[in-house]
Parts: sequence; C-alpha cells; structure tokens
Amino acid sequence: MDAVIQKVEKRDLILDAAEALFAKHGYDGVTLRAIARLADVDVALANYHFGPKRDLFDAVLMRRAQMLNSWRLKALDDAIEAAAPNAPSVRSIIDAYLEPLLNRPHVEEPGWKNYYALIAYVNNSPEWGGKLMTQFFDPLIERFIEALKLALPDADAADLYWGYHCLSGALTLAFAQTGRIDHLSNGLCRSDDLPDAYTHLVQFISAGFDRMRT
Amino acid sequence: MDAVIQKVEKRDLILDAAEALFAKHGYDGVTLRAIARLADVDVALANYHFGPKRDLFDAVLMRRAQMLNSWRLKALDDAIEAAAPNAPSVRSIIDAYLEPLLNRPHVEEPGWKNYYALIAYVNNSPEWGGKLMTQFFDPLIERFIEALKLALPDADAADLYWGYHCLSGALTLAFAQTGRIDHLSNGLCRSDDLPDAYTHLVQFISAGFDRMRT
DNA sequence: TGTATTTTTCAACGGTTGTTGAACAATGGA
DNA sequence: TCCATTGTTCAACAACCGTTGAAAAATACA
Repeated sequence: MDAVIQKVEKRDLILDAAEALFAKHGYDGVTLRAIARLADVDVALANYHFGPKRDLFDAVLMRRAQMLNSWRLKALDDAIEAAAPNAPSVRSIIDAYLEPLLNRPHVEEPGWKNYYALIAYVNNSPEWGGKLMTQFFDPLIERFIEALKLALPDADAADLYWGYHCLSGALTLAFAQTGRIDHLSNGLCRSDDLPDAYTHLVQFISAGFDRMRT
Repeated sequence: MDAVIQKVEKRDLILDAAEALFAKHGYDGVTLRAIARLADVDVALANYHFGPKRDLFDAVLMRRAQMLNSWRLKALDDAIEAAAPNAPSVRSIIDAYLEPLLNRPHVEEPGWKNYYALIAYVNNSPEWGGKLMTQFFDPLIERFIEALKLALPDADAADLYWGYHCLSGALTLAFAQTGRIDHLSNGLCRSDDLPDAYTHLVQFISAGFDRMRT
C-alpha cells in the first residue's frame, strides 16, 4: 500500500514528446510548437528547460545513451568473465551488444522504440552521424572491438572496423521499424517485432565475423 | 573533333543541387531557396519544373533509381547465366547487387555519392523508408531474393528477408559516408573510400547468407 | 505566515518558409 | 516577320519558425 505516486515533471514530458517526434520526422522536420503541443505544454517552456532547439535534441539523445552504454558494458564484462580464462566467443560478444536493447525491464516502454528509430536517423545522417555517434557511443565500442580481437586474434584490424560498421548499419535499420521488411516479405516479417529482429541479427552478424577466422 | 557541347538545362541544375542538399540535410533541412541559390536559379523555377517541394524530392530519388535498377538487373541475369545450369553462388548474387554501385562509367561523378547518402537517409526514415524504398527498389529486390533461394534452397524464407534487411542497412550506412568509421578506426578506414567499403561488404554479407546453408 | 526562488504562461519580435500570379525573355515553327 | 509556346524572373502573399522578456503562478524555505 505504499504506492508511490510519482509526479511527472513537465521537463520529462517535453523530452518524451521530442523523442517521439524527432524519431519520426528528424531534427528539422519537427517544430518546438509541435513538441509543446504533444507534451501539452507552452512553447516557451522547452527553451526554458533546455535552451535552444539543438540542445534539446542533444538532451534527448543523451538521456538513454548513458543507460544503454552502462548495460552494454556490463554485458560485455560478464561475457568476458564467463569465458575466462579462454577468449569470449564472437557470438557472446555480439549478443552482449544486442541483448541490452531488449532484455531489460524497460522493453514495454514505447520511448525506447522511438529512441532506436532516432538513433537510426542520427547514425545515417552525414550531418551528425560522424560526430554525435562518435561522441555518445564510440568510447564503448572500442571495448567491443578489443573483445573481438581476443576472439579473432588473426583478424585484420580494418576488417573488424568494417565489420562493426556492417553491424551498426544492420542494427540501426532493423530497429528503426520503418515498415519496409513488412512490405518486402508480404507480412512474413514484421518491423516492430524487435525480438525477432534481434534473433536474426545475432545469427547473421556473428557469421560475418566468424569468417574472419583465418 | 565532333565535340558535342551539351547545353546544361537549368532543370538538371536544380536536380543536382537538390540532390546534394537533400543528401546532407534531409528533406526538411533544405529550403527551396537554398537549392535555388546553389543552382544559381530563381526560387520560383523549381516549382515551375517540378511542382511542390515534395515532388522535387521524388524526382531526385527517381532519376538515378531507374538507372541503378537496370544495371543491377543485368548484373544479376549475367551471374545467373554464367553459373547455368548450376545455381549461382551467394557471393556472385551479392556482388551483382553491389558492383553496379561502383564499376560504371559514372563513378567519378559526385552526384552519385550524394545519391547514396540520400538513399541512406530515406531508407532509415520511419516516415519514408517503408513506402519510398518499397516503391523504387523492392520489385527488383524480389528478383535477388529469388536468386538467393536458388543458391540456398534449404534456407528459411524469413531468414532470407532478414538477411537482405541486414545487407540493406549495412550497405546504406557504409555508402552514406558519414565519417564515423574514420573517427572510430582513427583514420585506418575511410568513409569516402567506397571501393574499400564494397570489398568488405561483399565479404561480410556473403558470410551471413552462407551460414544459412543447412 | 511572508518572502525568495523556480516554474509556467503569455504575447510578441524579426525572419524565413513554400507557393503563386503576373510580367518578362527566349525559343521555335509558320 | 509574326505569333504561340515555353522558360525564367520578380514581387508578394499568408503561415509559420525559434527565441525572448516580462508577467503570472506555483513552490520552497524561513
């Protein structure tokens, strides 16, 4: 009976609304007025809490990036530890990268699905892909590359980087839920079935790295 | 000495300028005035030739999609014929999908690099990825899926569709030239080196499909 | 309670957007 | 040459943009 009624801050409502709209229409396709309308809040309030529009965009990206990075880091450490003193398997490394996207208490929350679509937008944008993704995610990804070097000691370094690039592109598109695979497969596969996408991604991407075993 | 001086139509200048800007900033990040300025043309002219902004965007997409589709179709037919009466190899099919992006007389033309970046934007957009990519490319892709079924007769259909989805995501990101892999690899790999990207893509993606051999 | 601080609203600013209709220039066939 | 068609420019429209400063409301603290 100690139900905690948490007051929902308007600041968070703005973040949620911005996340949903930025994910659907990109940075320039969204107006502060549309965000304010969806959050049921005055236009000026976004500027009060976050400053200019661009800073609000960064705040949306940052919020979940920190959570995701810590989950992935722990999953990777667990995989390495579980295999010690042997090297971790390729598959366990790829799984540590993907599994935190799903198997956390948050899966149901629609905000995360929006966030995955937003990351796809950012990752593929020549304007921001190089800078923002590097800033938010690459320190962690260095760790995954290092782990892959343990699993594939004879692999060429450039091959590993290009391999991760393939993983990144495949993952962000698959989790962007664009509806394309639904059309292409005539309904056999569904964009919004992230667990199914996850299963196929692990399989397909692991095979790509495994071939680097010389 | 029969040099043909071809008059450059302003209509084409608008298409080129729109392509370059849409690729960099997305649909909503570009104004008709910016396009007109880059093409050195009056604002109203875009509307005269293409109608509303959205139709200009479609025209940009369509122009090279038709060329690309015909080249890919021919490359696929050649691969199937070369292997006949045996089934074509996975690698030859993937190569038929990727090779036309590079080995054509146009490689030097910067417009194509812009176009590849633009396709990455469209493919990953929840707003258009499902509709536009389906409309412009999927009829051809059905043919590639059919060819893959010949090469992998025991593979599950859903696996093939998800496999193509991985290919599509990896390809569009790699060819978007976002500069991210440059940062991540500390300059070892270069985003704008499309031939290098192509080599690694063929290798990595072929491995993913090859594992479907049961 | 009264006061200081934070949060939220309101109204408005200058600037930019896509689009339009009318005027002007270029072109092509008679 | 003339005219009809096509291509291009110009000026302007209403609508909307991000941002701001001041007023009002809510909250926190004494």
